[in-house]
Amino acid sequence: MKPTDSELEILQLLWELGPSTVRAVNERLNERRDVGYTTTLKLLQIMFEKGIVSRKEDGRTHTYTAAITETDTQSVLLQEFVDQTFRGSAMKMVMQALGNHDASTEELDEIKALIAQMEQQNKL
Amino acid sequence: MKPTDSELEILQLLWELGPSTVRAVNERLNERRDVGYTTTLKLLQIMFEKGIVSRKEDGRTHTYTAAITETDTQSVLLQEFVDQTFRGSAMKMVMQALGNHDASTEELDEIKALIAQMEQQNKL
DNA sequence: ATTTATCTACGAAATTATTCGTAGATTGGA
DNA sequence: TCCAATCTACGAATAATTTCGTAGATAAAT
Repeated sequence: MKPTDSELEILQLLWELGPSTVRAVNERLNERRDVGYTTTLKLLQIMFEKGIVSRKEDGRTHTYTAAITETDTQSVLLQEFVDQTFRGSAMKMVMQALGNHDASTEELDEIKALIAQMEQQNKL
Repeated sequence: MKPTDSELEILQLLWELGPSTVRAVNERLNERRDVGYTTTLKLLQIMFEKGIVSRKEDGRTHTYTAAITETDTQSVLLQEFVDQTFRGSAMKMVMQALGNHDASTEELDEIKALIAQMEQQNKL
């Protein structure tokens, strides 16, 4: 259910690229660091066994697709991260994230809109 | 510099309890799951070697203290987490965290205050 | 004073995650 | 056709982390 670091790195690429061959994934990985082809292959096979990705055969090659959504995964990882690192306080994390980050006016407006919406909900 | 999961779990206790003996830490860990005494001891020794904790001798026992602050650690881990999981977008993470979380009116006010403060800064 | 409990140090087993080599099959040229 | 390139499968080496057993020292208890 929870991808490892390497698995997450591959998922990011699959979410970005859409259905991809091992080669395509491996090439993208190699833009950042050296990774052997069979390493990427093995990872994708393991992820397939775990149900994290699906695959279909195109002739002799396989095309892999993420089987879990980016948002769902982020949600799971976020919950765990907040628990581990901020003792469960999402608020503390949000405050710190905002504090560390130079947000633009547009971004701040976006958050304000979300907050206004949540306040609406609180009233009900 | 970046603590492992087990190390972070222990750091959380040290931040909460302040300077503690191996036994004290181990007892707290065992409230959640079974951990052998020497396991906790070994972890603290490793953390000491890494400089993550300091220690002083009280007779034959050692008292351990976190050598890095909670906020600094959260900051480092947060940055990495955002990169790994949200492709570097702190804003996306904040939005998702707020969306998942049932924030109270007080909490929302707190964020609004922080945002107002940041908007002030943006003007300069 | 002798046994029992508790402490540190240390090495190494166990677990988990990552990496890659090799083999065998299949495709695509030369 | 035959050689080279490319693909999957698989086992196992490597690395990183976690766990614990054992030994030796010291303190506490009987």
